[in-house]
Amino acid sequence: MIDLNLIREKPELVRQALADRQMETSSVEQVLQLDEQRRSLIQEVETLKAERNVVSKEIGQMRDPAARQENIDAMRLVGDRISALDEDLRQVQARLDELMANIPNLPDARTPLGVDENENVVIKTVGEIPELDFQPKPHWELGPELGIIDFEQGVKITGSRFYVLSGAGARLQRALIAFMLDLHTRQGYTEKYTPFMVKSDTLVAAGQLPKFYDNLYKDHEEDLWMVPTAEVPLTGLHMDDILDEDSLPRYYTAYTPCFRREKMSAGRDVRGIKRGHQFDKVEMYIFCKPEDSPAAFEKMVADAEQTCAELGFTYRVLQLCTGDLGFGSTITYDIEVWAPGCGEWLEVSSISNVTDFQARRANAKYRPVDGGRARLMHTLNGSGLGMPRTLIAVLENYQQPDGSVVVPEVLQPWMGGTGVIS
RNA sequence: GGAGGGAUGGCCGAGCGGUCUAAGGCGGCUGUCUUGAAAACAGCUGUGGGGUUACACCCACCGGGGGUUCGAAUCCCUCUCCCUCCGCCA
Repeated sequence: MIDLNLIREKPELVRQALADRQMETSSVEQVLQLDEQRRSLIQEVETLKAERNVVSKEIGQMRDPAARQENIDAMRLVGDRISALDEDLRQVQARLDELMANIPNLPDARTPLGVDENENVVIKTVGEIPELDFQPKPHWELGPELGIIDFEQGVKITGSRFYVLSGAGARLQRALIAFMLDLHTRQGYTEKYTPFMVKSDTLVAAGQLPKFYDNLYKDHEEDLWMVPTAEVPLTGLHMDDILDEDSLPRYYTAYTPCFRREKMSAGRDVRGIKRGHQFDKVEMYIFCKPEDSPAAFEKMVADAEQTCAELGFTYRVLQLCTGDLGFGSTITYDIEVWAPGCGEWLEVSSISNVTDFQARRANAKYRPVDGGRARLMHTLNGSGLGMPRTLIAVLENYQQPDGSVVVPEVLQPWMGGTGVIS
């Protein structure tokens, strides 16, 4: 959520941001109108409440029964009026909240203008697209041939787009998770193990509800939702907190599965493990002071890049344009790794500075050392990295002409001597 | 799942229809005193909203939500969480 005062004071700025994101701008006018209505209602109802408070206090001390009754009758009418106004106010507030919940964050000045993902900008490419002297196989061939990915069993027990990892395949994914958590720990992040289910308040705080209701899995009887990303529980860690300034920044990393109920288009990404309703991810997350978030963003990008580099991947860094930018983000870099088997760049990470957008919703603040008012923190999130695609990249990049896979050096400590999958 | 007990300001803890404008204590901040510190004494102390150039001032908040009442921390309903015991269980 953005600051309502910003819309009040600089509506043209917000209108421009919406236009840059290829969105309707009419909500700005509606917000302004509702806000005015809201404030006029507040003034009216609070004047009445002040009156009732004063008179009620007097009633308590009155001795004359007639005068007392007269005041009670008068206040009963005032009370009825207050109830009616409170109800009006509730409705106006609800409409305002809904509008505000659907206004995205303002893009950073460095985010390039663009209509859609075709106008994202490649910042840099690291490594070369390898020239192989044999025909590389896609992972959906490699995996079953090596007996480490079983698509039939996934479909059998759960359904379309689910798979089972087996033996060295399962172990390889576990190795990747452990490697990433250990690397991020060295980079200064504190590892967190969080619940994989959260209550709706947490999803609201993280900005997933109400907007992404359709993409979430939910318990039918209780207020428990499967996390769509570790970003959700990590944001929730400090909702309604006021942290000490000198305890910032806080760097967190967490492994969680991610559950997403998105509608998959039938013909797209159907092969392999690239896209599914369940996937694993190691996430990085930072809470920091507003003035520190640009530097924190650079750090997080560098940390994700290092993860790719240590795995020996050829990767490129893209900057998302305004038309492709996520709802809460001001600036986002995606990292894509080259997968020679399927012959495409795979998005394995997305790093965003959401400034105070999530913090405002989550009510996540810090107390300055000078003891002044609590201020909203800034938050940043980034994948480090997304699992199935990283697994794809390992299999496809490290495959040998004979169909075996040589596991990268950095992962071997977790592979139990299995340096080669064959 | 069953029975009982709880939830009050940064923390402890009183209050159980009307000066609650939430006692008292601890902690914190400021000041007086002091060469300095401690002690003592005095004052201050949260969040959100409205309002103001800025103040003043006003409203709301005693776990969440709803209700009764002229008036609710206090009474009623409901939910959540914590504690004790029983049952079940990896």
